[in-house]
Amino acid sequence: MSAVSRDSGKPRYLQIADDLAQQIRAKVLAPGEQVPSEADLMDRYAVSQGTVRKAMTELRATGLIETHHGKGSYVKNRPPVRRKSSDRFRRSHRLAGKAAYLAEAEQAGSTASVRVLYVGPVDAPEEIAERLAVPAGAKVLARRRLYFSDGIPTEEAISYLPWDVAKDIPELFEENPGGGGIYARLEEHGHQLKELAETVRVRLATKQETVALSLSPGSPIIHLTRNAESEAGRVVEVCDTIMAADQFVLDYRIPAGD
Amino acid sequence: MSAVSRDSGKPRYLQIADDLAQQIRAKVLAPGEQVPSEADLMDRYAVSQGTVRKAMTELRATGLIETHHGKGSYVKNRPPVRRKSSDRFRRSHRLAGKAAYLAEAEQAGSTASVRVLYVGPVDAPEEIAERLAVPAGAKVLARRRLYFSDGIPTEEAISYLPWDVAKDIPELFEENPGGGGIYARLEEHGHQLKELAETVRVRLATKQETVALSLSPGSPIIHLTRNAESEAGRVVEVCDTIMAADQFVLDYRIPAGD
DNA sequence: GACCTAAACTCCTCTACATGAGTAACGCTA
DNA sequence: TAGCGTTACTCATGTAGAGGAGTTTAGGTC
Repeated sequence: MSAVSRDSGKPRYLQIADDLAQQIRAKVLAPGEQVPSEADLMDRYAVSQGTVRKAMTELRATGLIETHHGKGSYVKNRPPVRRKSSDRFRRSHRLAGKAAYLAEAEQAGSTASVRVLYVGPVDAPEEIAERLAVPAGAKVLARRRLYFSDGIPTEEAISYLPWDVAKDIPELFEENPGGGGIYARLEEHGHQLKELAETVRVRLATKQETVALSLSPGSPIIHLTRNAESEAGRVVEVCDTIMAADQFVLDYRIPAGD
Repeated sequence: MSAVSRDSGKPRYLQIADDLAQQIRAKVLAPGEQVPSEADLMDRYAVSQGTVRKAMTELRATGLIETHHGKGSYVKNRPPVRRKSSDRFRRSHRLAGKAAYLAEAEQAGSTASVRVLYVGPVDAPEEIAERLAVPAGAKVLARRRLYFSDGIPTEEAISYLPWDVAKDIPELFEENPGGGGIYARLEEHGHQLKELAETVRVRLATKQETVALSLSPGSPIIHLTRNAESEAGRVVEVCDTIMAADQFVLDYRIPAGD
Protein backbone atom coordinates (compact mmCIF):
# COMPACT_ATOMS: atom_id res chain seq x y z
CA MET A 1 0.00 0.00 0.00
CA SER A 2 1.15 3.48 -0.72
CA ALA A 3 1.25 4.47 2.91
CA VAL A 4 2.45 7.99 2.49
CA SER A 5 0.90 9.18 5.68
CA ARG A 6 3.93 8.55 7.84
CA ASP A 7 4.57 11.87 9.45
CA SER A 8 8.14 12.24 8.35
CA GLY A 9 7.99 15.96 8.77
CA LYS A 10 7.76 16.22 5.03
CA PRO A 11 4.61 17.70 3.52
CA ARG A 12 2.22 15.13 2.11
CA TYR A 13 2.25 16.61 -1.37
CA LEU A 14 6.02 16.23 -1.55
CA GLN A 15 5.80 12.67 -0.32
CA ILE A 16 3.33 11.91 -3.06
CA ALA A 17 5.46 13.68 -5.65
CA ASP A 18 8.53 11.75 -4.54
CA ASP A 19 6.62 8.50 -4.60
CA LEU A 20 5.46 9.09 -8.14
CA ALA A 21 8.86 10.36 -9.22
CA GLN A 22 10.45 7.19 -7.96
CA GLN A 23 7.90 5.09 -9.82
CA ILE A 24 8.71 7.03 -12.96
CA ARG A 25 12.42 6.58 -12.53
CA ALA A 26 11.94 2.90 -11.80
CA LYS A 27 9.86 2.65 -14.98
CA VAL A 28 6.90 1.40 -13.01
CA LEU A 29 5.26 4.27 -14.80
CA ALA A 30 6.54 4.00 -18.34
CA PRO A 31 6.84 6.93 -20.72
CA GLY A 32 3.39 7.25 -22.22
CA GLU A 33 0.07 7.76 -20.50
CA GLN A 34 0.32 5.92 -17.24
CA VAL A 35 -0.11 8.61 -14.58
CA PRO A 36 -3.37 7.93 -12.72
CA SER A 37 -5.98 10.66 -12.74
CA GLU A 38 -6.35 13.12 -9.90
CA ALA A 39 -9.42 11.28 -8.68
CA ASP A 40 -7.51 8.01 -8.62
CA LEU A 41 -4.67 9.52 -6.67
CA MET A 42 -7.07 11.12 -4.21
CA ASP A 43 -8.37 7.66 -3.41
CA ARG A 44 -5.02 5.96 -3.45
CA TYR A 45 -3.28 8.36 -1.11
CA ALA A 46 -6.40 9.38 0.78
CA VAL A 47 -5.85 13.10 0.34
CA SER A 48 -7.84 15.90 -1.17
CA GLN A 49 -7.62 17.06 -4.73
CA GLY A 50 -5.66 20.16 -3.82
CA THR A 51 -2.90 18.04 -2.35
CA VAL A 52 -2.76 15.81 -5.40
CA ARG A 53 -2.60 18.83 -7.66
CA LYS A 54 0.32 20.25 -5.74
CA ALA A 55 2.17 16.99 -6.14
CA MET A 56 1.47 17.03 -9.86
CA THR A 57 2.57 20.66 -10.10
CA GLU A 58 5.80 19.61 -8.48
CA LEU A 59 6.37 16.83 -10.98
CA ARG A 60 5.55 19.14 -13.83
CA ALA A 61 8.06 21.70 -12.59
CA THR A 62 10.80 19.12 -12.46
CA GLY A 63 9.94 18.08 -15.98
CA LEU A 64 8.96 14.52 -15.22
CA ILE A 65 5.40 14.74 -16.51
CA GLU A 66 3.34 16.89 -18.79
CA THR A 67 -0.35 17.31 -18.35
CA HIS A 68 -3.05 18.08 -20.86
CA HIS A 69 -6.32 19.63 -19.91
CA GLY A 70 -9.14 17.19 -20.31
CA LYS A 71 -6.92 14.23 -21.06
CA GLY A 72 -4.59 13.55 -18.19
CA SER A 73 -0.96 13.60 -17.17
CA TYR A 74 1.67 11.71 -19.05
CA VAL A 75 5.15 10.61 -18.19
CA LYS A 76 7.50 12.58 -20.38
CA ASN A 77 9.76 10.62 -22.59
CA ARG A 78 12.67 12.96 -22.51
CA PRO A 79 14.38 13.45 -25.77
CA PRO A 80 17.96 12.24 -25.67
CA VAL A 81 20.49 14.79 -24.60
CA ARG A 82 22.31 16.37 -27.51
CA ARG A 83 25.90 17.37 -27.23
CA LYS A 84 27.08 20.59 -28.72
CA SER A 85 30.80 20.45 -29.02
CA SER A 86 32.98 23.39 -29.94
CA ASP A 87 34.71 20.93 -32.25
CA ARG A 88 31.80 21.25 -34.62
CA PHE A 89 33.41 24.40 -35.97
CA ARG A 90 36.61 22.76 -37.12
CA ARG A 91 37.59 23.77 -40.59
CA SER A 92 38.14 20.18 -41.54
CA HIS A 93 34.49 19.48 -40.85
CA ARG A 94 33.54 22.35 -43.11
CA LEU A 95 35.82 21.17 -45.87
CA ALA A 96 34.35 17.70 -45.55
CA GLY A 97 31.06 19.33 -46.32
CA LYS A 98 29.39 18.38 -43.10
CA ALA A 99 26.46 20.37 -41.86
CA ALA A 100 27.21 20.71 -38.19
CA TYR A 101 23.76 20.05 -36.91
CA LEU A 102 22.89 17.06 -39.03
CA ALA A 103 26.27 15.45 -38.51
CA GLU A 104 25.94 15.70 -34.76
CA ALA A 105 22.46 14.30 -34.83
CA GLU A 106 23.54 11.40 -36.95
CA GLN A 107 26.24 10.61 -34.48
CA ALA A 108 23.70 10.62 -31.70
CA GLY A 109 21.56 8.19 -33.63
CA SER A 110 18.53 10.39 -34.01
CA THR A 111 16.83 11.85 -37.02
CA ALA A 112 17.27 15.57 -37.38
CA SER A 113 15.48 18.03 -39.57
CA VAL A 114 15.45 21.73 -40.12
CA ARG A 115 12.66 24.12 -40.96
CA VAL A 116 13.61 27.45 -42.36
CA LEU A 117 11.34 30.10 -40.93
CA TYR A 118 12.72 33.09 -42.77
CA VAL A 119 15.60 34.02 -45.02
CA GLY A 120 15.94 37.57 -46.21
CA PRO A 121 16.81 41.12 -45.36
CA VAL A 122 15.85 42.75 -42.07
CA ASP A 123 16.77 45.97 -40.32
CA ALA A 124 19.40 45.09 -37.76
CA PRO A 125 18.17 45.33 -34.17
CA GLU A 126 20.37 47.46 -32.01
CA GLU A 127 22.20 44.67 -30.25
CA ILE A 128 22.85 42.79 -33.48
CA ALA A 129 24.08 45.92 -35.21
CA GLU A 130 26.51 46.52 -32.42
CA ARG A 131 27.90 43.03 -32.60
CA LEU A 132 28.25 43.25 -36.39
CA ALA A 133 29.73 46.74 -36.15
CA VAL A 134 27.17 48.17 -38.56
CA PRO A 135 24.84 51.13 -37.94
CA ALA A 136 21.68 50.32 -36.02
CA GLY A 137 18.85 49.62 -38.42
CA ALA A 138 21.17 48.81 -41.31
CA LYS A 139 20.04 46.16 -43.76
CA VAL A 140 21.41 42.74 -42.89
CA LEU A 141 20.65 39.22 -44.01
CA ALA A 142 18.73 37.20 -41.44
CA ARG A 143 18.42 33.44 -41.51
CA ARG A 144 15.94 32.09 -39.00
CA ARG A 145 15.50 28.37 -38.60
CA LEU A 146 14.02 25.80 -36.29
CA TYR A 147 15.75 22.49 -35.67
CA PHE A 148 13.94 19.28 -34.94
CA SER A 149 15.15 16.10 -33.39
CA ASP A 150 12.97 13.07 -33.96
CA GLY A 151 10.17 15.40 -34.91
CA ILE A 152 10.18 17.61 -31.84
CA PRO A 153 11.55 21.13 -31.94
CA THR A 154 14.70 21.47 -29.88
CA GLU A 155 16.43 24.60 -30.99
CA GLU A 156 15.78 27.88 -32.75
CA ALA A 157 18.56 29.90 -34.32
CA ILE A 158 18.82 33.23 -36.08
CA SER A 159 21.93 34.22 -38.00
CA TYR A 160 22.64 37.76 -39.15
CA LEU A 161 25.20 38.73 -41.77
CA PRO A 162 26.20 42.19 -42.94
CA TRP A 163 24.56 42.90 -46.27
CA ASP A 164 27.77 43.68 -48.10
CA VAL A 165 29.16 40.34 -47.05
CA ALA A 166 26.07 38.33 -47.87
CA LYS A 167 24.95 39.95 -51.09
CA ASP A 168 27.61 38.30 -53.23
CA ILE A 169 26.98 34.81 -51.92
CA PRO A 170 23.77 33.52 -53.52
CA GLU A 171 23.77 30.28 -51.52
CA LEU A 172 23.13 32.26 -48.35
CA PHE A 173 19.72 33.21 -49.71
CA GLU A 174 18.78 29.60 -50.26
CA GLU A 175 16.99 27.57 -47.65
CA ASN A 176 19.90 25.18 -47.63
CA PRO A 177 23.24 26.97 -47.84
CA GLY A 178 25.00 23.77 -48.91
CA GLY A 179 27.59 21.43 -47.42
CA GLY A 180 29.58 22.86 -44.55
CA GLY A 181 26.93 25.46 -43.94
CA ILE A 182 27.15 29.22 -43.86
CA TYR A 183 30.72 29.22 -42.65
CA ALA A 184 31.93 27.12 -45.57
CA ARG A 185 30.33 29.55 -48.00
CA LEU A 186 31.89 32.52 -46.24
CA GLU A 187 35.34 31.00 -46.43
CA GLU A 188 34.87 30.20 -50.10
CA HIS A 189 34.25 33.86 -50.69
CA GLY A 190 37.38 35.15 -49.06
CA HIS A 191 36.16 35.49 -45.49
CA GLN A 192 38.55 33.14 -43.74
CA LEU A 193 37.31 32.64 -40.19
CA LYS A 194 39.68 33.25 -37.34
CA GLU A 195 37.68 32.82 -34.20
CA LEU A 196 34.20 32.20 -32.91
CA ALA A 197 33.18 33.86 -29.66
CA GLU A 198 30.32 32.13 -27.91
CA THR A 199 28.44 33.44 -24.93
CA VAL A 200 26.23 31.20 -22.83
CA ARG A 201 23.31 32.62 -20.89
CA VAL A 202 20.61 30.75 -19.04
CA ARG A 203 17.18 32.01 -18.16
CA LEU A 204 13.62 30.86 -17.91
CA ALA A 205 11.71 30.58 -21.15
CA THR A 206 9.38 33.35 -22.19
CA LYS A 207 5.85 32.57 -23.25
CA GLN A 208 6.80 32.66 -26.93
CA GLU A 209 9.74 30.39 -26.40
CA THR A 210 7.69 27.83 -24.57
CA VAL A 211 5.39 27.77 -27.57
CA ALA A 212 8.13 27.69 -30.19
CA LEU A 213 10.00 24.85 -28.51
CA SER A 214 6.89 23.26 -26.97
CA LEU A 215 8.23 23.49 -23.44
CA SER A 216 6.44 23.67 -20.15
CA PRO A 217 6.24 27.12 -18.65
CA GLY A 218 9.11 27.74 -16.28
CA SER A 219 11.55 25.58 -18.20
CA PRO A 220 15.05 26.92 -18.34
CA ILE A 221 16.55 27.67 -21.74
CA ILE A 222 20.06 28.24 -22.92
CA HIS A 223 20.61 31.38 -24.91
CA LEU A 224 23.76 30.97 -26.95
CA THR A 225 25.14 33.93 -28.86
CA ARG A 226 28.01 33.57 -31.28
CA ASN A 227 30.11 36.07 -33.17
CA ALA A 228 32.16 34.78 -36.11
CA GLU A 229 35.24 36.87 -36.71
CA SER A 230 37.21 36.69 -39.94
CA GLU A 231 40.96 36.79 -40.30
CA ALA A 232 40.48 40.38 -41.43
CA GLY A 233 39.24 41.12 -37.94
CA ARG A 234 35.67 41.68 -38.96
CA VAL A 235 32.60 40.04 -37.48
CA VAL A 236 31.03 38.50 -40.57
CA GLU A 237 28.20 36.65 -38.89
CA VAL A 238 26.41 36.56 -35.57
CA CYS A 239 24.06 33.86 -34.43
CA ASP A 240 21.54 33.67 -31.60
CA THR A 241 20.35 30.26 -30.52
CA ILE A 242 17.66 29.28 -28.06
CA MET A 243 17.70 25.72 -26.75
CA ALA A 244 15.75 23.78 -24.19
CA ALA A 245 18.28 23.58 -21.38
CA ASP A 246 17.50 20.03 -20.37
CA GLN A 247 18.19 18.70 -23.82
CA PHE A 248 21.66 20.00 -24.38
CA VAL A 249 25.15 19.66 -23.02
CA LEU A 250 27.77 22.07 -24.28
CA ASP A 251 31.38 21.01 -24.65
CA TYR A 252 34.28 23.41 -24.90
CA ARG A 253 37.97 22.84 -25.21
CA ILE A 254 40.21 25.59 -23.98
CA PRO A 255 43.93 25.61 -24.69
CA ALA A 256 45.81 26.14 -21.45
CA GLY A 257 48.70 28.02 -23.04
CA ASP A 258 48.98 31.72 -23.50
CA MET B 1 -8.87 50.56 -7.63
CA SER B 2 -7.23 47.34 -8.66
CA ALA B 3 -10.27 46.10 -10.48
CA VAL B 4 -8.99 42.73 -11.51
CA SER B 5 -12.40 41.19 -11.67
CA ARG B 6 -13.03 42.02 -15.30
CA ASP B 7 -13.79 38.72 -16.86
CA SER B 8 -11.19 38.89 -19.58
CA GLY B 9 -11.22 35.14 -19.93
CA LYS B 10 -7.96 35.14 -18.04
CA PRO B 11 -7.85 33.41 -14.67
CA ARG B 12 -7.94 35.76 -11.70
CA TYR B 13 -4.68 34.51 -10.25
CA LEU B 14 -2.89 35.36 -13.49
CA GLN B 15 -4.49 38.79 -13.59
CA ILE B 16 -3.23 39.43 -10.09
CA ALA B 17 0.22 38.10 -10.95
CA ASP B 18 0.38 40.29 -14.03
CA ASP B 19 -0.79 43.29 -12.08
CA LEU B 20 1.91 42.82 -9.48
CA ALA B 21 4.52 42.02 -12.12
CA GLN B 22 3.75 45.27 -13.86
CA GLN B 23 4.05 47.17 -10.60
CA ILE B 24 7.42 45.57 -10.05
CA ARG B 25 8.63 46.41 -13.52
CA ALA B 26 7.37 49.96 -13.15
CA LYS B 27 9.25 50.17 -9.86
CA VAL B 28 6.04 50.95 -8.02
CA LEU B 29 7.25 48.03 -5.95
CA ALA B 30 10.93 48.68 -5.50
CA PRO B 31 13.50 45.97 -4.89
CA GLY B 32 13.34 45.35 -1.17
CA GLU B 33 10.38 44.37 0.94
CA GLN B 34 7.39 45.98 -0.65
CA VAL B 35 5.13 43.06 -1.62
CA PRO B 36 1.96 43.25 0.48
CA SER B 37 1.11 40.25 2.62
CA GLU B 38 -1.29 37.58 1.50
CA ALA B 39 -3.94 38.95 3.83
CA ASP B 40 -3.51 42.41 2.34
CA LEU B 41 -3.82 41.11 -1.18
CA MET B 42 -6.90 39.07 -0.26
CA ASP B 43 -8.57 42.29 0.78
CA ARG B 44 -7.25 44.36 -2.05
CA TYR B 45 -8.29 42.02 -4.82
CA ALA B 46 -11.22 40.51 -2.95
CA VAL B 47 -10.17 36.94 -3.55
CA SER B 48 -9.40 34.00 -1.30
CA GLN B 49 -5.99 33.12 0.02
CA GLY B 50 -5.62 30.24 -2.39
CA THR B 51 -5.93 32.56 -5.33
CA VAL B 52 -3.40 35.01 -3.92
CA ARG B 53 -0.98 32.18 -3.25
CA LYS B 54 -1.24 30.99 -6.82
CA ALA B 55 -0.43 34.46 -8.05
CA MET B 56 2.58 34.58 -5.76
CA THR B 57 3.69 31.14 -6.89
CA GLU B 58 3.58 32.45 -10.43
CA LEU B 59 5.73 35.45 -9.59
CA ARG B 60 8.15 33.24 -7.75
CA ALA B 61 8.45 30.92 -10.72
CA THR B 62 9.27 33.79 -13.02
CA GLY B 63 11.90 34.94 -10.60
CA LEU B 64 10.39 38.32 -9.81
CA ILE B 65 9.99 37.78 -6.09
CA GLU B 66 11.35 35.55 -3.38
CA THR B 67 9.37 34.66 -0.33
CA HIS B 68 10.51 33.73 3.14
CA HIS B 69 8.40 31.74 5.51
CA GLY B 70 7.22 33.88 8.38
CA LYS B 71 8.56 37.11 6.94
CA GLY B 72 6.97 37.86 3.62
CA SER B 73 7.66 38.21 -0.07
CA TYR B 74 10.28 40.52 -1.41
CA VAL B 75 10.95 41.95 -4.83
CA LYS B 76 14.18 40.42 -5.99
CA ASN B 77 17.01 42.74 -6.68
CA ARG B 78 18.93 40.74 -9.21
CA PRO B 79 22.58 40.47 -8.36
CA PRO B 80 24.91 41.80 -11.01
CA VAL B 81 25.79 39.31 -13.67
CA ARG B 82 29.24 37.84 -13.40
CA ARG B 83 31.16 36.90 -16.48
CA LYS B 84 33.18 33.73 -16.65
CA SER B 85 35.56 33.96 -19.52
CA SER B 86 37.61 31.10 -20.84
CA ASP B 87 40.43 33.61 -20.91
CA ARG B 88 40.77 33.23 -17.19
CA PHE B 89 42.87 30.13 -17.80
CA ARG B 90 45.61 31.88 -19.75
CA ARG B 91 49.02 30.89 -18.60
CA SER B 92 50.05 34.51 -18.44
CA HIS B 93 47.39 35.13 -15.81
CA ARG B 94 48.77 32.26 -13.81
CA LEU B 95 52.32 33.52 -14.08
CA ALA B 96 51.13 36.94 -13.01
CA GLY B 97 49.92 35.24 -9.87
CA LYS B 98 46.29 36.13 -10.33
CA ALA B 99 43.62 34.06 -8.69
CA ALA B 100 41.04 33.70 -11.40
CA TYR B 101 37.99 34.26 -9.27
CA LEU B 102 39.15 37.25 -7.30
CA ALA B 103 40.61 38.95 -10.37
CA GLU B 104 37.34 38.63 -12.24
CA ALA B 105 35.37 39.93 -9.32
CA GLU B 106 37.65 42.91 -8.95
CA GLN B 107 37.14 43.74 -12.56
CA ALA B 108 33.40 43.62 -12.06
CA GLY B 109 33.71 46.02 -9.17
CA SER B 110 32.36 43.74 -6.49
CA THR B 111 33.94 42.30 -3.41
CA ALA B 112 34.59 38.60 -3.60
CA SER B 113 35.47 36.13 -0.92
CA VAL B 114 35.99 32.41 -0.64
CA ARG B 115 35.17 29.98 2.10
CA VAL B 116 36.94 26.68 2.07
CA LEU B 117 34.54 23.95 3.11
CA TYR B 118 36.90 21.02 2.96
CA VAL B 119 40.42 20.17 1.86
CA GLY B 120 41.67 16.66 2.22
CA PRO B 121 41.54 13.12 0.98
CA VAL B 122 38.33 11.43 -0.13
CA ASP B 123 37.48 8.22 -1.93
CA ALA B 124 36.87 9.13 -5.52
CA PRO B 125 33.22 8.84 -6.55
CA GLU B 126 32.72 6.73 -9.63
CA GLU B 127 32.26 9.54 -12.09
CA ILE B 128 35.24 11.47 -10.78
CA ALA B 129 37.44 8.39 -10.83
CA GLU B 130 36.53 7.82 -14.43
CA ARG B 131 37.39 11.35 -15.43
CA LEU B 132 40.69 11.16 -13.58
CA ALA B 133 41.41 7.71 -14.97
CA VAL B 134 41.98 6.25 -11.53
CA PRO B 135 40.23 3.22 -9.98
CA ALA B 136 36.85 3.94 -8.47
CA GLY B 137 37.19 4.60 -4.77
CA ALA B 138 40.87 5.50 -5.03
CA LYS B 139 42.18 8.14 -2.68
CA VAL B 140 42.14 11.58 -4.25
CA LEU B 141 42.57 15.10 -2.94
CA ALA B 142 39.33 17.05 -2.80
CA ARG B 143 39.12 20.80 -2.45
CA ARG B 144 35.61 22.06 -1.81
CA ARG B 145 34.95 25.77 -1.64
CA LEU B 146 32.14 28.26 -1.68
CA TYR B 147 32.52 31.60 -3.41
CA PHE B 148 30.80 34.76 -2.29
CA SER B 149 30.13 37.95 -4.12
CA ASP B 150 29.26 40.94 -1.97
CA GLY B 151 28.51 38.55 0.83
CA ILE B 152 26.04 36.31 -0.98
CA PRO B 153 27.03 32.82 -2.08
CA THR B 154 27.14 32.51 -5.85
CA GLU B 155 29.11 29.44 -6.66
CA GLU B 156 30.28 26.18 -5.17
CA ALA B 157 33.18 24.26 -6.60
CA ILE B 158 34.88 20.96 -5.86
CA SER B 159 38.22 20.06 -7.34
CA TYR B 160 39.67 16.56 -7.32
CA LEU B 161 43.29 15.67 -7.95
CA PRO B 162 44.90 12.25 -8.16
CA TRP B 163 46.71 11.54 -4.94
CA ASP B 164 50.05 10.84 -6.54
CA VAL B 165 49.91 14.22 -8.25
CA ALA B 166 48.80 16.15 -5.20
CA LYS B 167 50.85 14.52 -2.46
CA ASP B 168 54.07 16.27 -3.43
CA ILE B 169 52.55 19.74 -3.59
CA PRO B 170 52.04 20.96 -0.02
CA GLU B 171 50.32 24.18 -1.11
CA LEU B 172 47.39 22.16 -2.42
CA PHE B 173 46.59 21.14 1.14
CA GLU B 174 46.43 24.72 2.29
CA GLU B 175 43.24 26.68 2.32
CA ASN B 176 44.82 29.14 -0.06
CA PRO B 177 46.91 27.44 -2.73
CA GLY B 178 48.73 30.69 -3.51
CA GLY B 179 48.93 33.08 -6.46
CA GLY B 180 47.72 31.69 -9.75
CA GLY B 181 45.75 29.00 -7.95
CA ILE B 182 45.92 25.25 -8.24
CA TYR B 183 46.95 25.32 -11.86
CA ALA B 184 49.98 27.48 -11.18
CA ARG B 185 51.12 25.02 -8.50
CA LEU B 186 50.62 22.08 -10.84
CA GLU B 187 52.71 23.70 -13.54
CA GLU B 188 55.45 24.53 -11.05
CA HIS B 189 55.65 20.85 -10.26
CA GLY B 190 56.11 19.62 -13.76
CA HIS B 191 52.49 19.20 -14.82
CA GLN B 192 52.35 21.59 -17.75
CA LEU B 193 48.74 22.03 -18.74
CA LYS B 194 47.76 21.44 -22.32
CA GLU B 195 44.02 21.80 -22.44
CA LEU B 196 40.95 22.33 -20.31
CA ALA B 197 37.76 20.61 -21.35
CA GLU B 198 34.64 22.22 -19.97
CA THR B 199 31.13 20.92 -20.29
CA VAL B 200 28.11 23.03 -19.48
CA ARG B 201 24.90 21.51 -18.17
CA VAL B 202 21.81 23.29 -16.96
CA ARG B 203 19.15 21.95 -14.66
CA LEU B 204 16.88 23.00 -11.86
CA ALA B 205 18.47 23.25 -8.44
CA THR B 206 18.05 20.41 -5.99
CA LYS B 207 16.90 21.11 -2.47
CA GLN B 208 20.47 21.08 -1.16
CA GLU B 209 21.67 23.42 -3.85
CA THR B 210 18.94 25.92 -3.14
CA VAL B 211 20.11 25.93 0.45
CA ALA B 212 23.83 26.11 -0.33
CA LEU B 213 23.44 28.99 -2.75
CA SER B 214 20.37 30.47 -1.05
CA LEU B 215 18.22 30.25 -4.14
CA SER B 216 14.50 29.97 -4.52
CA PRO B 217 13.22 26.52 -5.30
CA GLY B 218 12.91 26.00 -9.03
CA SER B 219 15.85 28.23 -9.89
CA PRO B 220 17.99 26.97 -12.73
CA ILE B 221 21.63 26.30 -12.04
CA ILE B 222 24.62 25.83 -14.28
CA HIS B 223 26.66 22.73 -13.66
CA LEU B 224 30.09 23.23 -15.09
CA THR B 225 32.53 20.34 -15.17
CA ARG B 226 36.14 20.80 -16.16
CA ASN B 227 38.96 18.37 -16.85
CA ALA B 228 42.49 19.73 -16.84
CA GLU B 229 44.79 17.72 -19.07
CA SER B 230 48.56 17.98 -18.86
CA GLU B 231 51.00 17.95 -21.74
CA ALA B 232 51.74 14.38 -20.75
CA GLY B 233 48.16 13.57 -21.72
CA ARG B 234 46.99 12.95 -18.20
CA VAL B 235 43.99 14.50 -16.50
CA VAL B 236 45.60 16.04 -13.43
CA GLU B 237 42.56 17.80 -12.03
CA VAL B 238 38.83 17.81 -12.45
CA CYS B 239 36.50 20.43 -11.13
CA ASP B 240 32.75 20.54 -10.65
CA THR B 241 31.10 23.89 -10.24
CA ILE B 242 27.51 24.79 -9.41
CA MET B 243 26.39 28.32 -10.13
CA ALA B 244 23.14 30.20 -9.93
CA ALA B 245 22.23 30.43 -13.60
CA ASP B 246 20.87 33.94 -13.50
CA GLN B 247 24.08 35.33 -12.11
CA PHE B 248 26.53 34.12 -14.68
CA VAL B 249 27.37 34.53 -18.32
CA LEU B 250 29.95 32.21 -19.79
CA ASP B 251 32.27 33.36 -22.55
CA TYR B 252 34.20 31.03 -24.81
CA ARG B 253 36.54 31.69 -27.68
CA ILE B 254 36.87 28.97 -30.25
CA PRO B 255 39.57 29.02 -32.89
CA ALA B 256 37.99 28.51 -36.29
CA GLY B 257 40.96 26.75 -37.80
CA ASP B 258 41.58 23.08 -37.78
C1' DG C 1 21.24 46.17 30.09
C1' DA C 2 20.47 41.00 29.21
C1' DC C 3 17.32 37.56 28.88
C1' DC C 4 12.73 35.35 28.35
C1' DT C 5 8.01 34.99 27.08
C1' DA C 6 3.85 35.94 24.74
C1' DA C 7 1.45 37.96 21.14
C1' DA C 8 0.98 39.29 16.53
C1' DC C 9 2.39 38.95 12.46
C1' DT C 10 4.06 36.32 8.28
C1' DC C 11 3.74 32.25 4.87
C1' DC C 12 2.72 26.96 4.51
C1' DT C 13 -0.08 22.88 4.32
C1' DC C 14 -4.36 20.67 3.90
C1' DT C 15 -9.39 19.82 3.64
C1' DA C 16 -13.83 19.92 1.26
C1' DC C 17 -16.52 21.55 -2.01
C1' DA C 18 -18.34 23.92 -6.29
C1' DT C 19 -17.93 25.07 -10.98
C1' DG C 20 -15.80 25.55 -15.51
C1' DA C 21 -13.82 23.75 -19.58
C1' DG C 22 -11.39 20.50 -22.72
C1' DT C 23 -11.49 15.54 -24.69
C1' DA C 24 -13.18 11.21 -26.19
C1' DA C 25 -16.42 7.77 -27.04
C1' DC C 26 -20.82 6.21 -27.77
C1' DG C 27 -25.14 6.07 -29.96
C1' DC C 28 -28.64 8.27 -32.40
C1' DT C 29 -30.35 10.58 -36.48
C1' DA C 30 -30.46 12.02 -41.24
C1' DT D 1 -21.91 6.43 -43.95
C1' DA D 2 -21.57 11.08 -42.11
C1' DG D 3 -22.66 14.18 -38.83
C1' DC D 4 -24.36 15.62 -34.25
C1' DG D 5 -25.32 15.64 -29.51
C1' DT D 6 -25.10 13.39 -25.00
C1' DT D 7 -22.41 11.69 -21.50
C1' DA D 8 -18.63 10.56 -18.84
C1' DC D 9 -14.41 11.24 -18.12
C1' DT D 10 -10.20 14.47 -17.58
C1' DC D 11 -7.74 18.75 -15.49
C1' DA D 12 -8.32 24.00 -14.12
C1' DT D 13 -9.93 27.54 -11.27
C1' DG D 14 -11.88 29.34 -7.29
C1' DT D 15 -13.95 29.62 -2.42
C1' DA D 16 -13.95 29.25 2.74
C1' DG D 17 -11.84 27.76 6.58
C1' DA D 18 -8.63 25.31 9.86
C1' DG D 19 -4.33 24.61 11.94
C1' DG D 20 0.89 24.64 11.66
C1' DA D 21 5.28 26.78 11.71
C1' DG D 22 8.71 30.44 11.21
C1' DT D 23 9.88 35.66 12.51
C1' DT D 24 9.55 39.85 14.80
C1' DT D 25 8.34 42.80 18.41
C1' DA D 26 6.73 44.41 22.76
C1' DG D 27 6.69 43.80 27.53
C1' DG D 28 8.16 41.83 31.59
C1' DT D 29 11.63 39.84 34.72
C1' DC D 30 16.15 39.28 36.60
